[in-house]
Amino acid sequence: MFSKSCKYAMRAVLYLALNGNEEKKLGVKEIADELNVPKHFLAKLLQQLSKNQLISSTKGPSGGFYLNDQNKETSLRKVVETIDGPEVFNTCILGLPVCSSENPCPLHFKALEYREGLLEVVEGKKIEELARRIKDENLTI
Amino acid sequence: MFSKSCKYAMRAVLYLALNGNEEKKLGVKEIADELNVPKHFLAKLLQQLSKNQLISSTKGPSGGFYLNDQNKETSLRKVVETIDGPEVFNTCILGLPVCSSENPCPLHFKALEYREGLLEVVEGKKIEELARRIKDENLTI
DNA sequence: GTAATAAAAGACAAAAAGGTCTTTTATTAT
DNA sequence: ATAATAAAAGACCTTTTTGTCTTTTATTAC
Ligand code: FES
Ligand code: FES
Repeated sequence: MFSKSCKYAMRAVLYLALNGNEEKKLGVKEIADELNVPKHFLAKLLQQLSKNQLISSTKGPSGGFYLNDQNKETSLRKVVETIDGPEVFNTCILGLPVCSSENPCPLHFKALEYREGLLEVVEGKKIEELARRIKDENLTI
Repeated sequence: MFSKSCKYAMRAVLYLALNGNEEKKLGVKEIADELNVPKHFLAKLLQQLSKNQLISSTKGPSGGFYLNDQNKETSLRKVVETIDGPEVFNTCILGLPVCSSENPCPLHFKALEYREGLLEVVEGKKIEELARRIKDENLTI
């Protein structure tokens, strides 16, 4: 479904929400180690998210990545859209050049429904709320 | 969602259902040209499907690919599973090494629902039925 | 202002996916 | 039998994705 990059990015954002805050910024090393993800590769993803203001960062000693209040309000959907591009949610499931109800493929209408489901998966909750649930229900990231 | 290979394969199977039959076998060239898909690349996909008995083929003059009665009964799900592997339907959406309700990721339960939706998209109808709908409703493949 | 720190940036390398071309094998029509 | 045909098989190339390593830039603590 989503690219590996995208999955790494989503998990990293959740890790930030769970383990860091404006006072306790986290370095790439920690995040990468904890999530078992290639460090330098993750670094680039975080830079990309940072550039797109989905996460925040500061350089230098005691610097690192963190989520500011605005960042916590975003959904994983935005993460997906920044890393994999917004088209992941509206390309034809059969690979036709355009997906439209005017010129639909045989799976189009069913696919629309399923897409709703997928959107809800990544858009249903804010990062903040997800983090709370992860804590409360002891989930894995 | 699905790989390019997989999309090519699904469309090719539908094309076979629509335009060919045991008496009128179709060559790779025709299919590739009509679907705008790289010919030799498609050839390999068709071979793979053939080997897995999702489609049928014969060599030599007036040979080609076609669907026998059994083939028409299958669903696109089998095509997907042959080309992309069965795991596309049960890997963790966050990329965790295992997806299970015992050790779920934060998106797991929502993801299960969406997966149902996806399965229905590719499993809801037999090839045969899909072909009929494509004809009746003048859909694009 | 200097040294240490950590992100940003960029150059490369490896692996996987996607794509092309050629040779071999089976089939069939003559 | 022979020639023509079309799938099967396999060698090879290209692009994209994933991953590594090094250098630069900004920040902060001293
Ligand atoms: S046209 Fe294929 S999913 Fe919309
Ligand atoms: S554990 Fe992540 S989707 Fe099941």
